[in-house]
Amino acid sequence: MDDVEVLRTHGLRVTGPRVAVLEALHEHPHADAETVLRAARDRLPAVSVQAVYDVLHALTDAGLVRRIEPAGHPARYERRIGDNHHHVVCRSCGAVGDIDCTVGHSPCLTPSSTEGFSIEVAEVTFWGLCPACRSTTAG
Amino acid sequence: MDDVEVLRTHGLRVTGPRVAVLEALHEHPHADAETVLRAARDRLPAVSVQAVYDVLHALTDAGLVRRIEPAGHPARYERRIGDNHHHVVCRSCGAVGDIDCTVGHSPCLTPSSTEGFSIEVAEVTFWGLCPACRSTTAG
DNA sequence: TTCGGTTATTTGAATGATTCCAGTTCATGT
DNA sequence: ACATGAACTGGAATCATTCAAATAACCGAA
Repeated sequence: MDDVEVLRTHGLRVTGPRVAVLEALHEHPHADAETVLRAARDRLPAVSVQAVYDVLHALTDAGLVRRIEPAGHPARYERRIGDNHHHVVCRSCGAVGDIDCTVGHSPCLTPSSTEGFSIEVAEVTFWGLCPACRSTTAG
Repeated sequence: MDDVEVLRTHGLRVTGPRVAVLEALHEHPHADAETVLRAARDRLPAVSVQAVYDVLHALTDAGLVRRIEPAGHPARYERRIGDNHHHVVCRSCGAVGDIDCTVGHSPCLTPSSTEGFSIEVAEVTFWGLCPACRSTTAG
C-alpha cells in the first residue's frame, strides 16, 4: 500500500503536501516539524510552513501518524503506530529512538490509584544520552 | 524542617521570592508558572515574573522541585520528589494527579533494547479525563 | 470533460510560555 | 558594618505553533 492509497483508506484527500509529508516521515522516522518541512520541500518546493503543520495535524487526527512531545523539545512525528512502543530521548541533543515494550501490556501501566481519572493511554519516555552524545560529553 | 531551612540545606540563599515560591507550591501541588506567580504574589506582591521563573529553575536544579511538562500544556512544578511516582494528566483541562508506582521499580521501566542510549530515568504519564471533565464532557 | 461544492493550502500576522539582557539590589561570610 | 557575588527587576526577544482570510486544488456528478 503506497502513500496515496494510505491516505484514501483513511478518508483523506490525496494532495501534494500530504504525500510529500508522508514520504518525508518515511525518510526521517522521528522528524520534527522543521525537518519534515525541509524534506517535504525536496519534493514539493512550494509547500508552506502552515501546510506542513496542517497536514501533520490531519494525519495525526486520522491516526496515521503519532505525535511525540518530549519535554523541552519541539514535537516530533512518526509513522510507526499501533504497536504501543516507547521512546528514548537524548537529554543532550534531543535524538529519539524507539523501544519495544516487550513486557507487553500492563505492568506499571495499570496504575493502582487513578485519583478518579478515567485512564485512556499510558506513555513511557526514557531519558538518557544517545551514543553520539555519550562519547562527546563524557568520553 | 521549614522552607527556610530547606533552602539552606540545599546550599541556596534564602530570599523572599524563594520562600514565597516554596509556599506557593505547597499550596498548589501541581501548579504551573502562572499559578505559582499568583500565589507567590499573595505573600510578596512585588515579585516579578522572571524572579519566579528563575527561582523555579534554581529549585529544580537543586533537586528541591520537580518539573513536569505534559505535552500541550505549560510546565508544572511539584515539591513531592524522590519517590518515583507518576502522573495522570487530564486530556481536557490539563489537571494533574499523582499516581504511586506500586509495582515499585523496573517492570516496563527496564527496556529491552536501549538502541545504544544510556538510560537514566523513565517517565510515565497517563492520559485520561479528570472527574470534573468526565461529568461535563460525557454525562 | 466540465462544473460545483467542499476541503486544503497559501500568505501574513499573532500568540503564549519562557528566556535573554543590562543594570540594580540584596543576602551572606568576615 | 563591608565587600562580593548571586539574585532580582523591567523590558524586550525568541521559538514553535496557531489563527484568519483569501485563493486554489481535489473529486464526484452531470
